[in-house]
Amino acid sequence: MNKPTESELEILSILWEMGKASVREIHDRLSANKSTGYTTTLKIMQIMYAKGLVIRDEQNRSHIYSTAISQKETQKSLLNNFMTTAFGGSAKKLVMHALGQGDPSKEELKEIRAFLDKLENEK
Amino acid sequence: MNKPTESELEILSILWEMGKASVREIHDRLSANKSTGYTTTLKIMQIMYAKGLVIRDEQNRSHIYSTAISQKETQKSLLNNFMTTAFGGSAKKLVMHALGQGDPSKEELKEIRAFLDKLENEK
DNA sequence: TTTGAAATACGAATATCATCGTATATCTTT
DNA sequence: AAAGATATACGATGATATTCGTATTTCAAA
Repeated sequence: MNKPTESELEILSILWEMGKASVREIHDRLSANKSTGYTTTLKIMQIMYAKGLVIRDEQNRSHIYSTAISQKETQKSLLNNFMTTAFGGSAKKLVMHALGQGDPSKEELKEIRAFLDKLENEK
Repeated sequence: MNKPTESELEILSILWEMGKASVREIHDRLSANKSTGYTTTLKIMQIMYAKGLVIRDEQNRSHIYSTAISQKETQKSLLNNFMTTAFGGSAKKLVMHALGQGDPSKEELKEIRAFLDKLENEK
């Protein structure tokens, strides 16, 4: 899979959440957190379009973008790469670090435990 | 913290494992997996030295390198960044993806469960 | 219809990384 | 001592990412 850059991933995340959006909408969301010019956002989205990371509806003057790749598949691919390069491929190490840091709620811990049970049964 | 690049991380990983090593040794390890020139490895390590990611002993002609940053702290920082950009900061999501993909052994699942217990008790 | 706002397209500057060739120094072997 | 092997230093190149300015088009309001 084509690995998105960090800037691209920021935009993809917003698109996954919103479903579809114009450059203006994306830019407004982005610039809430970081200072960046409108044409910068536009340019990145044009590049993403050229790469096939997003599709767009050109019916109206303001183009409407949506993602061309699934969030799940992308996260899977990114995670695989990350787990390999940063944690030598050890899921256990990564998971324990993440749990120790990410401060999950009791609810979430319960869900994770349920997931563990399921995994263990399959072994 | 200064975020290492992927190439730098590869070298850091080897150094964390070996403790200390010459450029030649690192290069031999690296080139087992991927095709790269000796001076490329050298150059990256020189840049890492300039950045303060590694230290080196220049006593002998062949310099001996070791890491200047802890594996734990680095992984923590990388993970934080990754969790934020790729999983919107959700430890739960990341953990469940990782468990689903990383194919942990029964032993490892047990350890994770023990860690979960500990976390839950602290809540 | 004219003017101004808002959108896209596109080129260019800048930064970062990775890669490698070459120059130079140092050690070893003959 | 000479020749060859092995190190480091360093500049240059190419690839990729990011950023932004400007030109052009399109729509809407005066």
